[in-house]
Amino acid sequence: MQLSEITSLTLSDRIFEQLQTAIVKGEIPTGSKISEPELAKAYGVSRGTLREALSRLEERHLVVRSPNHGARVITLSYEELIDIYQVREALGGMACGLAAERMSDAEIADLKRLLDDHERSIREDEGLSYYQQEGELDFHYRILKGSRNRKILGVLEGGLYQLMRMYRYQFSTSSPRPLQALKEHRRIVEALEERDAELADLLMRRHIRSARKSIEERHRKSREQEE
Amino acid sequence: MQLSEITSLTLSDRIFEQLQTAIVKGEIPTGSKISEPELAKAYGVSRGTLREALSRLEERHLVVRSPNHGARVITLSYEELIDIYQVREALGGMACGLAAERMSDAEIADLKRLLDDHERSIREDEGLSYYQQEGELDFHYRILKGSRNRKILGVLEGGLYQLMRMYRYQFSTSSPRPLQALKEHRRIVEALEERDAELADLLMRRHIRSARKSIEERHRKSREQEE
DNA sequence: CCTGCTGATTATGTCGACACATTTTGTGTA
DNA sequence: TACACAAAATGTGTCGACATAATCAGCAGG
Repeated sequence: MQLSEITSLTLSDRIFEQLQTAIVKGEIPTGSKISEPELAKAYGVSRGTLREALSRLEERHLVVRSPNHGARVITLSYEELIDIYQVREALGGMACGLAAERMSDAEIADLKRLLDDHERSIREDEGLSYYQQEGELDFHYRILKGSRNRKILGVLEGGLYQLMRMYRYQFSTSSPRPLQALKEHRRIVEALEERDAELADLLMRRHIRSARKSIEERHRKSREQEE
Repeated sequence: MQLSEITSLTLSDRIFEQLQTAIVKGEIPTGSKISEPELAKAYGVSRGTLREALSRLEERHLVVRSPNHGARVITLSYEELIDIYQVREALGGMACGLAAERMSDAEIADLKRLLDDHERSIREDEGLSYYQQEGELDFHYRILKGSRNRKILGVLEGGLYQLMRMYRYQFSTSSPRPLQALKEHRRIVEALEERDAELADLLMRRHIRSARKSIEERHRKSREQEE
């Protein structure tokens, strides 16, 4: 009958979420070995419950498990981050093109207001606040929802976005170009308003690509400094 | 020291795989409720082991679980299939563009030979064989690997491809245009040989898009017949 | 005949325990 | 001192059992 939208989460669900945020925030360090008895005691649950959560974490590629050797938190690599940005470029572009055809006028207007908030936040905090970073994700998230394609959102939410957050926490690899990004966001919204799917696709791809390029640039420089 | 590449799978892993293929092949029908004690007895494992597998299946969106109500196999919908093809279009195109820059000459030559096999298979079996369908997947799979982007492959393997296989088994919605598809494959390989990333991207997107269009066409017709 | 309550049955969520594999510790020998 | 081997300790894989929530059957009342 599905009356209650109050989804009473199961204990294993909560452990899964707690572990996920703990890993993403780096509270459980990358590459560290996970001891099941230890973690189970720390979270006050049985090993069975914990193992169920670990299985899901493994499926999300946040932990790696090898039989009889136990589980480890994944280790991040620069190459993987670039890979993720390429996936975002492809899917974000596709979603944005669809959104241009499918978003309601009200949703687009909301998006515009969101950008106004961002602009204010950037001016006040000089664009360094954590809020601004999550705001960037919020912008993309709304467009993904606007695409009306559940799979795109599902793919990005099912692992990829958590990984990006993880990189941000660990390497503070946030976009160092908030004003430029804002300008690009505004152009994207313009394309949405004009219902220009092709342009929206192109602008979104370019937007994500330049974010990636800026990361590549930074990485190149830090490599040079090392030598 | 990780000597053995002989990954001795854990029992839960095998149950997971068995269940996955059983669901994909329709041996466990879509939408059916899953009784944990029943399934556990059928596969000869304990409920804990089975639940671990179910958790992973849930993470792959092959089963849906609601707390205290149990698990159900997902139900397929036409809209979802279209969504999946859009994801494939975006990611397949991106992968193909990358593959044009990154595949080795040997890999491309192999790909060409694969197409020769396909052509022979089509002529012999009149393009209706099951092998041919899996061959189509093989073609795409190789290009995904050729992109050297693990994430793209991971996203498609982690749920989407199983879903597509599922649709094929259930609705036998295979491409009814094998010769046309082969021609498109050949053009894609040509673009790879010429290391033309832009063209390879474009051709792959168009290839997947026309596969989607042909499904949409068929769906439209069958809807008309119903009325 | 249908609706609503109550008890019985089944299923799910969670836990503790055992068997086996792995890692670590400790000891003796070259 | 370094190495090899054995034994203890720890950890993982798997199972069975209990408590609670959901489902079903049967019965009373409208």
